[in-house]
Amino acid sequence: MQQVADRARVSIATVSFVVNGTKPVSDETRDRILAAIDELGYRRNSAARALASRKSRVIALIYPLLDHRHHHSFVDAAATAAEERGYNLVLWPLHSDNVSREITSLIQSGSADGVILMEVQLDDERVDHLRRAEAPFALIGRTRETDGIDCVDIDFERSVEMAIDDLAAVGHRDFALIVEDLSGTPLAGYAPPIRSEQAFTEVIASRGLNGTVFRVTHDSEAVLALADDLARRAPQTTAIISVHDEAAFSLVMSLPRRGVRIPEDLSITGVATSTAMGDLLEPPLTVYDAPGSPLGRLATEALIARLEGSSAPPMLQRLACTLRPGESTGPAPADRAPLDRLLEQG
Amino acid sequence: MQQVADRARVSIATVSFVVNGTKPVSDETRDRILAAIDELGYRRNSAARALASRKSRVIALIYPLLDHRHHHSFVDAAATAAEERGYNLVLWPLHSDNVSREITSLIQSGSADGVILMEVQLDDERVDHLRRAEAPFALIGRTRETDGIDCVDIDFERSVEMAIDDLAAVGHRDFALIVEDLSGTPLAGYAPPIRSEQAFTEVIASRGLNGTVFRVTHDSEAVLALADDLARRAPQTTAIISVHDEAAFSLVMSLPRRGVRIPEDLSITGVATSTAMGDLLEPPLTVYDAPGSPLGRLATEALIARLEGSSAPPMLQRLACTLRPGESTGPAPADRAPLDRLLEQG
DNA sequence: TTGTAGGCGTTATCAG
DNA sequence: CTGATAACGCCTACAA
Repeated sequence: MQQVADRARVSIATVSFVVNGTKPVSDETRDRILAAIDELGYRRNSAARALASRKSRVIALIYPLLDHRHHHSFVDAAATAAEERGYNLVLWPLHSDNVSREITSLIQSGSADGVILMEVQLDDERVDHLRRAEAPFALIGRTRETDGIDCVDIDFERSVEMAIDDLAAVGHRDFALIVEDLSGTPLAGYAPPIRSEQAFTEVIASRGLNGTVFRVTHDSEAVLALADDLARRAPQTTAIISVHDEAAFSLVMSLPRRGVRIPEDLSITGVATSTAMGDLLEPPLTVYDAPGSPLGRLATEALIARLEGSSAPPMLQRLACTLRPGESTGPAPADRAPLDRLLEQG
Repeated sequence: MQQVADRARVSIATVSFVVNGTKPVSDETRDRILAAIDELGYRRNSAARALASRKSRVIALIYPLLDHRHHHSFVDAAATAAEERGYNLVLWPLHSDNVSREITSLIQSGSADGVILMEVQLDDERVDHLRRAEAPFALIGRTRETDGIDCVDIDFERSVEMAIDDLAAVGHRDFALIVEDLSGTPLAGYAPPIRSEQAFTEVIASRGLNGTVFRVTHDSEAVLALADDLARRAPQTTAIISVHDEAAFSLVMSLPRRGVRIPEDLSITGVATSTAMGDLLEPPLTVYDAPGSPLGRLATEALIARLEGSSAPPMLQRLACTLRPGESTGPAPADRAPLDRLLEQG
């Protein structure tokens, strides 16, 4: 930096001013400095910068991701958004034993200025620790209470509502919702299945429709057993809304082989699903896609704004999923209990 | 740190020695210092540390990941391995316009001590830039020439060989290989399809078997057309080896509906595939799983060793995929041209 | 608009 | 084994 200053015949401070845009500098000196920087290939040292400014310009994304489904779009968008604003995103593996210690030291050591948390549970101890450590943070997802916290979340309520209304509009009246059963797993308080279920129940009631909820674990056995469950517990169902990737997938694949045509006999919509494989199904799955990268970007931008002193009121942004039409949905069938066929087969 | 020193009645230097294990310190002073650290809740400041030691203890993982398939296991393992050794992993979005500049500044600014590169292409400009910038780096994957570079890679040769031999052992003699056609994409020189194809050709020849290669693009149209292609160009095929997730998936799903039973008429094996959905297929897909997290971990550890002064010869580790048996493979059928049926239909 | 100079919190060298 | 102390490279009042 001194070399740059010498070459441009200014002081080291002035170099700093133009490099950071901290203070106004006359055009001609700026040009001289920029030229010198260029000729010397100078890059400011980030450790020194961090030390002097007390800012690491690093955002930590808490790891591990227990649920690996569509999270790389969050991560991706977060990293990009951070980079655009001169920040770096570091992956911060957090082992469950001493969450509190690790979070405290993350902030106190100055390794990161702020934290992004995803896979937030309704009651999440990590949030408490972050608060206590006075660490700036933003959530992708949200806790039960969000007072004073910046959050972005999928609007499950709206997404489920749209899915239901779309199907109701073409005559369906008997719905089933499939959500993941996370009880007993580390993700037990994970909000998506819970909020989806609530939304489903409410919308069904308010529309005067019929609905049954199925909670299905992640393992393939449970998923494969689902079709029979449906037939037993809700054979009149003509429209299925699935917030469970594997389940939607498995149903579209297996039901036609067992005589239940999709969508002639039964309609299926995925909600907040990873869409990747849906196109290869026959028929292609109708899906409400999760707004993964907007969520990652918004959370990052909100956090950075906060880091840079914004005193705006806490953000609570909720983004609905967007429809990607497939061919797994259609008008309600005349046959009012298509799933009965599964039972007849035995 | 000064406070810790005062409280333990030692100099600041001694505190540094115990915190870093840099120099021997008598047990009793060490204990006093540790106690003081604990009582004061002291954490060493990472920026100051980085500045004084000229080491950021940061590893940059180059972004973007163009191919999002099974990379989170790499990333995951890399982040964890780094953390275990006191390093942080930052995601470094790299835009294609000025790769050289960005890599240079990444290193020269001291934001990272080393770099991990994945999705390496046979001739990869990023590698050249890293070399020129004298940045320590390690590859997941490898370039055509790997002189002096630490690499870990999937052993495609061995994996394909195993897949072929397993099937040959149960009577198959007519093989097809399905790889992704990446020409015209940013991943054009991506090694996996290329190496797989080479390996396939060689093994087929050396075993005196018959084999046909199919290069299929990523889009669902191409994938859906594949079955007919197979029937046209290689109707005698009884065993398919697919290094193309969607293709394997699609075939297992669609062929049975068109009268080609799996595995009675035709066997299918996925190689280096993401296994997630394979279990939900009917039949479940037989797969050689990519060793994602060992690769991420090994690369990270090799890089860190290098950063810490190891002068071991460059590592070139190759890990074969491991078999996860499914039910999509079986003995060769008596019918020697099962795919003919597709043509008869169409 | 530009310059001066005192930190920022550690590490590392060199004595003792 | 322990203590002083000079960097490390930059930021930022404060002065000019």
